[in-house]
Amino acid sequence: MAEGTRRRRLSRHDWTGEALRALGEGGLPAVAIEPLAARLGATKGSGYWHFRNRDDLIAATVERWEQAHTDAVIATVDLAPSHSTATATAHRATGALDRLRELLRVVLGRTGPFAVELALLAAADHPLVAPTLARVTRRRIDYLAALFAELGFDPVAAARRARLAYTTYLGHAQLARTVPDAVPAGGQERRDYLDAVLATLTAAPR
Amino acid sequence: MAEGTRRRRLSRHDWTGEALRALGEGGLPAVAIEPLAARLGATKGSGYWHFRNRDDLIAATVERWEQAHTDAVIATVDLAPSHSTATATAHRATGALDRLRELLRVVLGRTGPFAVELALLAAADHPLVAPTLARVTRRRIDYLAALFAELGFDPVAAARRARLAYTTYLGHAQLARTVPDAVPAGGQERRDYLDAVLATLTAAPR
DNA sequence: CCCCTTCCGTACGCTACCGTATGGTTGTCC
DNA sequence: GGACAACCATACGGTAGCGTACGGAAGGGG
Repeated sequence: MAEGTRRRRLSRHDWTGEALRALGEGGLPAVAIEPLAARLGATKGSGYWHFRNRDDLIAATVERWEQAHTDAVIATVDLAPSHSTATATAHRATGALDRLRELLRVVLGRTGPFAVELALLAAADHPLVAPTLARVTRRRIDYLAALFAELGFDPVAAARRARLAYTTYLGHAQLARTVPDAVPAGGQERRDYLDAVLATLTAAPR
Repeated sequence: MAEGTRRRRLSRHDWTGEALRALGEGGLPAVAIEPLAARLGATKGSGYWHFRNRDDLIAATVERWEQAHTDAVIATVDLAPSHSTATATAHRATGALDRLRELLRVVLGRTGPFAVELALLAAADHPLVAPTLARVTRRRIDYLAALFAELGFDPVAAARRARLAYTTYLGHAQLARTVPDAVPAGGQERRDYLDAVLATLTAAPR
C-alpha cells in the first residue's frame, strides 16, 4: 500500500514541478539543485543529470511557468485572448466589460496562487527571468488593450488604459504582499472596491 | 596629497551608507558584512565591531532608509504631508490637485533613484524589511487619502482612490523595471500619459 | 539473459559568506 | 606621555551551495 516511500526514477518534469513549488515558497534562491534534491528525496547526482547546471534548472522552471500561462489558459489573467472568430459581434461591448470585471474579480481577489508570480516579479532583474516576464507582461497588456478597444476607446487611449489597468494589478499584488490588511479581504467591501476600481478604469475621459 | 587612499576609521554611518548603495545595486543579498567590507576597503573585523551580526546590519540599513523618508522629506513621494498650519485654506483644492500632479510627475518619471526602493519591495517578505515597508506604505496611502479628501471625495471614496493611486505607483515602478520600454520615457507622450492617469484617478464617480 | 542506456548515489574540491577569537593599532583625555 | 577605549586586521572553524568524477543500480530491447 502507498508506494510513495520509494518512488525513485525522477524526470526533468518532476524537477521543474518541485522547483515551481519551491519558487513559490522560498523565491528564486530556493530554486537550486541541492535543496531541491533534498525536497525530492534524491541527491544532486540526479539533479546534475537532468540539468547542466543551476541556470539550466532556473531556465527550465521559468519556461515551464510561461508555458502554463500560454498553453493551459488559466483564469488568472490570460483568460482567453482569442475568442471564437466570427461569433456575436453584436453585444461584444458588454462582453468585454464582463470579461474585464471577471478578470479584476479574479485578480484582485485571491493572494495565494500568486506566490510564484510574486517570486518572479521579485526576481525581475535576473537575466533568466527578465525576458519571460517581459513577454508575459506584454501579452497581457496587449490583451487588455484589445479589451478597452472593444469598450470603445480609441487605440491610444486603450493602450493607456491597458497600461494603467495592468499597473493596478501589479501594484495590488505588491500591496497585498506588503500590507495585507490594506487591501479589502472579502465580502461586501471587496465588491465595492472592485466596482470602484472598475468604474474608475472605464470612466469616460473628461 | 589626496588622503583618500588611506581613509581609515569607519563609522556605523559609513557602513549603512555603503549598504544602501549596495542595496540599490545588488538587492538585499548584497547587504552583507564581508562584501561591504571589501567595498569599503576594510575587513570584516570592522563590520563585526559596528554590528552584532548581519541581521543587525540589515536592520540598521532599513531603518536608515526609513529615516531618510521621514525626516528629510524627499520629493520622491512624501513631498510634505504637513503643510504650514494656518495658511491659505482658500484655494487648497487646486493646491491639492497641483500637489497630486507634481507627485505623479516625479514618481512616474525617473526610474533611477528607485533602485533602493525596488530592492526593498523585492524583499518584502523578509522579516526585517516587512515592518518598515508596511509603515512607509501606510503613511503614504494616508497622505494620498488626505489629498483626495481635499479634492472633495468623501472619506471612503478618498481611501479607495488613495489605494488605487498608490497601487498605480507600485505597479508603475514594477512595470518600468520589467518592461522599461512599455512605459513612456519622456517628452510629450509622457506628459499625455501623466495627464490621462491623473484624469482617470480624479474622475468623478459615475 | 545480457548489454547498454538511463538514472542516481557518493565523494571530492571550490567559493562565498557567517561568526568568533585575539592581538594589534589608533585616537583621546588627563 | 601613558592609559584606556575605540577601532580594525588576521586567522580560524563552520555551513551551504556549486560543479565534477566515477561507480553502481534499474530497466528495457536485442
